[in-house]
Amino acid sequence: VRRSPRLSRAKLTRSFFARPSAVVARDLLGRLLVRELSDGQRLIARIVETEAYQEDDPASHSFRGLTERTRVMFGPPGYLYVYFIYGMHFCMNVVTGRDGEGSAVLLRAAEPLEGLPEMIKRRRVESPRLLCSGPGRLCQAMGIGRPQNGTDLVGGAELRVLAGEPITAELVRATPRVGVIAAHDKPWRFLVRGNRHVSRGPGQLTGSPRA
DNA sequence: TCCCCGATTAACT
DNA sequence: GTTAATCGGGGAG
Repeated sequence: VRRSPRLSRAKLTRSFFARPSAVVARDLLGRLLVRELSDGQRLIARIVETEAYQEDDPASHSFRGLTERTRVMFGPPGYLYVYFIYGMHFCMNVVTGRDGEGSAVLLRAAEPLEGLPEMIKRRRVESPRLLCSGPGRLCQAMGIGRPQNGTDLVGGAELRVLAGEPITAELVRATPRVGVIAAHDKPWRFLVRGNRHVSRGPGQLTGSPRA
């Protein structure tokens, strides 16, 4: 990242992810997701929206216990759990907590910083605000799919998370999670207040990619 | 085996 | 605000 010198390029450690999912979700805001494509290109996006999921949580894939699909989610922290949804989209999660515990953080939106042309090509949309503003969009823009399920974000090469710049408390907003039907869902969706790259909210474009 | 529906997105009226 | 697209996970039978 050539831009702001305040953005730390230090890599997050295993212990960063070995904490409760809600803590990690909040702390991931402002961090940098780095994707090294097989052709040598590098894509970077700043995380601006996350959601926490844990084992005793009916909305979590891990709620019904370990299955073939959720195996990674029950494994050690710092690995990527990718799942396929609605027959056409992928969503990526960072595994959290202790090994054997089924908790993770869904990465819902990010602000594109580097590799925009490649993201535009993959998304077939030009507006920067439509590149990574949603879990499915983020995966498509960053080239995340089944092959990336189970990859190591701490010691791996194709995906890393850098320290970037943490978000101060005043700029963090917590809301109920998106798509969780429970009437009183816990405020486990975290976003950067006022950021225009979140998946929903004031000013966020929805619908037509031609916008 | 069958069947329902989802941690979504884009294109409608 | 509403809905089609599209498919696999996992509970029910």
